[in-house]
Amino acid sequence: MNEGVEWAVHSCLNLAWLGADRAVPASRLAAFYELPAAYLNKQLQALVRAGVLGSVPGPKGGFRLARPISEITLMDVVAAIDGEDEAFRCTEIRYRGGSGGGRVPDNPKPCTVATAFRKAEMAWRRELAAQTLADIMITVERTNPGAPDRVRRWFDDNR
Amino acid sequence: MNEGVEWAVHSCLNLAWLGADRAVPASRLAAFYELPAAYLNKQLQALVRAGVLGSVPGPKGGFRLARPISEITLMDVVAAIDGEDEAFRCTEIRYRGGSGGGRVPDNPKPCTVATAFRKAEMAWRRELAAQTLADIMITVERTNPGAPDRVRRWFDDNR
DNA sequence: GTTAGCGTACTCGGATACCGGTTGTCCGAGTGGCAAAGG
DNA sequence: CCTTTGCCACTCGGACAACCGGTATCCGAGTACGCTAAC
Repeated sequence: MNEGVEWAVHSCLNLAWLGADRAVPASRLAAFYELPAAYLNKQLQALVRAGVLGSVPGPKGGFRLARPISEITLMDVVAAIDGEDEAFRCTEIRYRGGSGGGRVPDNPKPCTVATAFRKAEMAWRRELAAQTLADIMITVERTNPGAPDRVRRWFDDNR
Repeated sequence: MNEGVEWAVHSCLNLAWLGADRAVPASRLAAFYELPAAYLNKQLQALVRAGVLGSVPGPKGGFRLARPISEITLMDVVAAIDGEDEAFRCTEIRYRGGSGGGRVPDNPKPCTVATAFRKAEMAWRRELAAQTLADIMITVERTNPGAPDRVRRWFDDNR
């Protein structure tokens, strides 16, 4: 999986703690974790294209959440950055070579192997779609109560 | 996911239909699907290292199933070829930069983000581990009854 | 006719190149804010 | 003092390079079979 997914999730959480109306430039979000700013910017652009974030150009600009944090799932973030296509892609080798004689039958049945992998991947997607960033926020605030304030203070000091 | 996983699963099914005691060289398995023989050989080697297949050197040699097909899961094949490590790897960026001051606390709590992704990945692995190659074989034999005989005939003719 | 020895052909196994994609960087278009000048 | 105007600094956005892992290939070690030749 793309490494940018991790950065994106953490950055979205920070944006949530800083308030949904406040635009934060990519350079600040990157500095908070010592990440390459230009590359994080690239990932955030993908989130904008997916409708997860909104962007404001110019001075005092930056990125902000495009919708409530409770309506953003991990699946949304993964799909935006890592792409929509599934991990196992069936190339239909069963119709190549000696097996099918290189000819696809008239009413092709779905590939059983692909179906088996699809079932597993659907379970993965379902779990990702079931967890919102709000869920993660709540868990963090319970296990590490000081974190949100520390984030706010850092971004206020380095405004 | 590695493309060799697809090749490996189909090849294991063919080995099962040809009989567990018959060793088939990689070149024959590859020719059946018009795959690059040397590269498929590499994947089969990984299955041997994982204990899924056994190999016989020399003439009349080749690969064979190392254990009953009902005891080989999709998870085994994926782990052998694609590796054991999980897709989302947490790099602990929460301890870098402004957040934790670059210092890891004494009793570090598990990263909530990583836990969330791990939960989804565990669901994926569970589904893969729940499906054996025997299950897939049975489904294929029901939806495409002629396939096993066609496989046996082709491999017998091109022995 | 039998048997020991040798050569050959075939297999796996690992070491070695090649290439597409993720990772990383850079510069241009656009915009808001500030300062200075004029009324 | 207030308004207008021009400049500047800062932002996103997409185009451009670099590195790495998957993809693909090749050659060497080892073994079983078959042929030959000697007994």
